Amino acid sequence: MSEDQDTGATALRLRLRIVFGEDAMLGPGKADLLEGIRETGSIAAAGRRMGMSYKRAWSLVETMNTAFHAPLVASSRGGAKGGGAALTETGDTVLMHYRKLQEITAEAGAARISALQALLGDRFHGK
Amino acid sequence: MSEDQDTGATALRLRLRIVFGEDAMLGPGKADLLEGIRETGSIAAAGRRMGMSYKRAWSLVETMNTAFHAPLVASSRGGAKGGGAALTETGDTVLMHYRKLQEITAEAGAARISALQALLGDRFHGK
DNA sequence: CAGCGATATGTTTGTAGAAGCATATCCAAG
DNA sequence: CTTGGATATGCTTCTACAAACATATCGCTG
Repeated sequence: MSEDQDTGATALRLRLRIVFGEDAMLGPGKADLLEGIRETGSIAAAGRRMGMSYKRAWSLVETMNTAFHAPLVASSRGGAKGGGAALTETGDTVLMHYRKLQEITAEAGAARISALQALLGDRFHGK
Repeated sequence: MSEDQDTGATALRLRLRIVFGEDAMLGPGKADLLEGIRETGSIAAAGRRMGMSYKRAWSLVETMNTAFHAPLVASSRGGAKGGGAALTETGDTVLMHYRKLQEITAEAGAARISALQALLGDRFHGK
């Protein structure tokens, strides 16, 4: 109910993950989390929205913050509304690049993707 | 020896996974396995080479074989050398498309990737 | 200055999936 | 008709990782 992205043409999604180092990487999960933080202004709220615990959301944020040369998320405790979080300029830039990368690769690989789709079993066409 | 993609400029790898359906997908692992089977002529040997149990290798193959409308790997038991496995034409095609997709996306996204790399922490540059 | 709401972390509990072990099956060759 | 090497598959044991639970801290506000 909450995920009908079927554009009518492509049932295959291309999920890309940028790997830098042994266990450091940026994938769809972290990207969505960043976006959630930007929209909700809170790590907790963004996490809830994605159905993950605050702890997990926070640990992802921490990983990202230390992986880049500057934090992607700036957070504050206390205050009027208890606290909050927002994307830094770096965070905004990183997210933007990731989204653009998605667009670009999806477009550049469209031909190959539909070629692969033609080889898929029937249950992946009508689905 | 068989995979020096380091062009001297990009330390970031782009790992792409094609998702079709709830839990069906094709990523780097399965692609490498296919390639291993093609080169060794054996599921077991290909698995060993990647440091995975035969069981795991076989289950990945089974998943792929059922996901597409035709098997990607043809296997035979018994015989002179005990048995063996080889890529079908479909398997060959799928692998080829995946590899090409890697090339294409890497090329198309090169600019974004290096932009992201510039934002990474120091320990990911010298690595 | 007490209370609220969110960040920040440690500790424990649960569980899905991998790893490991064990076997059965197949067929050409010798 | 036994042996050998590889496929095929069930069952049990581990374990890494997520989830859940529990606090501590912070600082504006009323």
